Amino acid sequence: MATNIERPELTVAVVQSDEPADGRRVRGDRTRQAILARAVDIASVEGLEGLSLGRLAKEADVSKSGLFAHFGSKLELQLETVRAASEIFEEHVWLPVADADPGIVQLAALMESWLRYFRDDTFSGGCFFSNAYHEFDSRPGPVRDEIAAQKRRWMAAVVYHAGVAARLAQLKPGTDLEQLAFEIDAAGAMANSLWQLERDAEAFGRAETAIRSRLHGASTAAGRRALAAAGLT
Amino acid sequence: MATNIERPELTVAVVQSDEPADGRRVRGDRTRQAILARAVDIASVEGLEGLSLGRLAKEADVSKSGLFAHFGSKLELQLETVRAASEIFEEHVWLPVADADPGIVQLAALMESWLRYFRDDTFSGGCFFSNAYHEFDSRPGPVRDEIAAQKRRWMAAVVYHAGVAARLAQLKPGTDLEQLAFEIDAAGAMANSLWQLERDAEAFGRAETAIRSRLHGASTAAGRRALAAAGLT
DNA sequence: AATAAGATCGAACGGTCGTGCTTTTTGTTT
DNA sequence: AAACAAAAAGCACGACCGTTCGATCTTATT
Repeated sequence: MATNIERPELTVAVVQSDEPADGRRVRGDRTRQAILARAVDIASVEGLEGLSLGRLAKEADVSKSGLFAHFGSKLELQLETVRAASEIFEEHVWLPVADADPGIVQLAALMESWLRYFRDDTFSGGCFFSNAYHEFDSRPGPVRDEIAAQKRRWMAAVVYHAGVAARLAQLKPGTDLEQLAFEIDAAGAMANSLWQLERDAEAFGRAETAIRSRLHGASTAAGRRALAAAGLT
Repeated sequence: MATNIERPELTVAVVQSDEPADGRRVRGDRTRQAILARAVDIASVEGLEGLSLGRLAKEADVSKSGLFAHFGSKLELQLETVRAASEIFEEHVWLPVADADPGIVQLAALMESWLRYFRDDTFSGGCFFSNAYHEFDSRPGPVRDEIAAQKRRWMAAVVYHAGVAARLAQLKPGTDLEQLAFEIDAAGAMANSLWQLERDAEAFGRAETAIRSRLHGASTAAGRRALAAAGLT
């Protein structure tokens, strides 16, 4: 796999201003948003397959058929739910660090933001995507494709920030960016698992330790200075 | 969390010789085993909640009611399925390294065995437990408890082997065993995720690199010598 | 050969599933 | 106020869900 050096794009800003133009078509969109908000939350607990139209309709205070009319099929509802979850993810993980100092500082800030998003229980059933990855990892189809694409986007973004850091000489020459991304991503994901399964808050400390340790190990003096200046240990 | 230094016990050897004594009660047990074998496989794809009695009955070539009689409730079927999966896990991951040189060598061998178990697609839907952790991490109840217990047993075992290595002076004094276990476990779990979602075989290489790197970083000269002597890089 | 116990089955229960079709309500535009 | 399209509701469908029950078949013990 070649190192991805494209700048990752946020979709949230675009999607948020989706079609509210000239005041038309607002009623339907509002209920649709409300439905999807509940859908994401339910699916984070019950899974995308366990998300049922009947229950969703009840919790969103609409009739089952009215709800159904919005999406046309359960598959489409699932896809829309994944997209809605992506927006929430970007809003909570990406946006807070969008203005951080590019390079290793932004990378470290992103990981911290990610851990905070876990700890804050942004979705009531834990990270929507951690669950979805495992639910659909052996269920071919559009939903799986969408989820896999989301994971690729995430990994690519981590690698991108590492790449910026490398270009800024904040990382030792020859650093394997994909390997670095793999390891810090693994630590974060494991923290989420332990937090969700055991409510083990220590897991976040372990993840932070692991991530810092990887970043410091791969950093140049300039990189370490940048981290220190930003207050990131 | 205090460092667990208890020796982990394998249940597989015990359970395998479960009740075949004196030739009684064999017919029911055989079909029961066959049912559970299918159940584990289906659940690894569809999840424990997605595992339905109707489908399982069809695939196991028994009537739905006949199947049901074996377990009395879906909950009980799920619990038995988790236990059956535990046996398979122990058989494929633990047993192959049961005779390895205690300490860091056995620890490294265990991780390799674990990665091999992933790569071999032991269950058709990927690692049963990776899926189950995330499916039940926000569904309180006996199934979740059983699954969480299984995860604790695994982590405790990894820590145990690290503890043996520490006592043998194969690890640097002051090494945080839990932290070490956290990091190498995270790498393995991430490899499984990427393998399952993207069929990315490189992920295993990344996990091996990460694990070796952690073990070497924490090893004493004696530890590194033991690893080298065992051919584990 | 008779009996008892356990294993398996067939049919059915009340519910819920996802999905259509038809009707009513709602909001906007004339 | 009337007309109109969009949005939501009502209702029904076939399929499958987990579960129950009584009958049948298999096996081991008398």
